[in-house]
Amino acid sequence: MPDPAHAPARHDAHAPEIRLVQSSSLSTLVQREIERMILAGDLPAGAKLTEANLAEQLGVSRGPVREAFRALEGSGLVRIEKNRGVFVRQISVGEADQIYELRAVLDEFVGRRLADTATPAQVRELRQIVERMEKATARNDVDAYLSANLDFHDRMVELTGNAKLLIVYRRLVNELHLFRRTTLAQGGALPVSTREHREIVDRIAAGQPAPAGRALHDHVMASRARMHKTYGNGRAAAKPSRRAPDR
Amino acid sequence: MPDPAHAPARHDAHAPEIRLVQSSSLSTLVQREIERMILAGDLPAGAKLTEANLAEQLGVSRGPVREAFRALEGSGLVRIEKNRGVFVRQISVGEADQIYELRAVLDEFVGRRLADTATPAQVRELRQIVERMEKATARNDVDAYLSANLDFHDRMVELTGNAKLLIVYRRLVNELHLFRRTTLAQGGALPVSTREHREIVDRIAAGQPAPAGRALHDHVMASRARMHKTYGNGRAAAKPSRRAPDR
DNA sequence: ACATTGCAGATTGTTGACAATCTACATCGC
DNA sequence: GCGATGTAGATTGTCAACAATCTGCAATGT
Repeated sequence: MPDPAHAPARHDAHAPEIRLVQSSSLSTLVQREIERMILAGDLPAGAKLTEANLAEQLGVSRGPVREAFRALEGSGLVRIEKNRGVFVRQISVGEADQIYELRAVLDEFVGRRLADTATPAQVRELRQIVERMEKATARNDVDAYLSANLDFHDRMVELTGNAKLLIVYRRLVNELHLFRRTTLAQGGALPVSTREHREIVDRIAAGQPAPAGRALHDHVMASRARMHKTYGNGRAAAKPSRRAPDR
Repeated sequence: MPDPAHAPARHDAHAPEIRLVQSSSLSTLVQREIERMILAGDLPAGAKLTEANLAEQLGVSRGPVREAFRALEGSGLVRIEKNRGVFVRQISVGEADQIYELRAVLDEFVGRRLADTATPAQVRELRQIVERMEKATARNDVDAYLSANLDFHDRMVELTGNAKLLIVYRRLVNELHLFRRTTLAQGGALPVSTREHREIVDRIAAGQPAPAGRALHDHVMASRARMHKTYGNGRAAAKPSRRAPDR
């Protein structure tokens, strides 16, 4: 057994690199990079991803790129058509509607749970994020606002302690990103949305599960309504579930 | 445009094959086959999947198998360790607990929604599945019961018309399959569970959203409780969310 | 006897080449 | 001029070979 007193600092210093090399195959790296490009908007929705191009651009062979494509298809970011290529997925209004519906259900649970379990320190942390939102709103800095908004919801889900929920939630949020660049930016809805966030934290801090859940549910549904107001015919798309699906 | 009167029958007869060849690359086929083997229990949880073995066994090269692995990792059925191999995932009690919690939330939504939207024909269909369960219970045919149980819940989610919810739900159910062969089989809980199913359908048929949702929620939580009773220390695993997760 | 080191076999990661398929354009016939 | 047909280029699907890494066992030294 090596003496830990001899060179512990070096060991600890290099541990992250070791972990990095151990965990990341080229496929994983490529996957993350493409994911970043898609979510950042570098690769617009519907764009075609050509294996050879990406491979050359990233300095790897086609194999890892293909594997990354398979993984990305699983997370819903790309669509693969055999012998035709892979494309950045396009989310229709109807699909976005379904995702919002799902998010509302999950977020309601998050609110109820946090109202029961959140510690004062956690509430304080959430309030700080809301303050970031308020400052961004005052400056009319949409990017900063969106970033804080993402952090707020992601952090809340994280605080529930349900790792599986976090995975599912993030996937949904990612897919929602594919919907034409954030419906929120339009319409000056920032002040309204910010107020909703503050109320959510208040309910959680007060330890009121049902109101906290309701506030979060309604908050998501308000985003959904904004989307329907901005695009498309609200009614038809808002209730696609009325049609009985076949087996 | 070709005249559809000339050879429509042949065209229609071969259309499925054409679709099959068009949609399915080897990767997809391999993926589905491995998924089937895992869910059927041919590949036990924790088993190591060797690329070369599977490739030879399925008569393909290693490439498609590797791609299938990436996709399967995304759906949570396998775990990939770099330079070590891929393994059928093992679900811990804690993880199963989180999945049950999530399922309860989703199923509650399903119940509420169906109580609002289900047509008489759909209710009839659900009742038929419940009858299958009752017959299986009478014969003490566990396999038939589990199959009907799966159909029941899957069909209900399908009837909500939310395709995204269906995808998420199926993924969760699949992962739950990885948990040591179905906790339900033990303990003679079949009659209890069957009664719960009948009540769920009754609430839906009566158009009572809140009770229907509650019945489904409690039904899932009862399964979760059975799991905790069968395995492990109920308390510690039942409330993993009390511990504040770090960022 | 025990731990450490080195080696051989097996397995995974990556690459480049070949075959099959698709897309777009040019050519041909009407 | 317009549509159909054929062909060339590009792109994807699959495969087999090479390099890197890991695992288990044997040899070695203390």
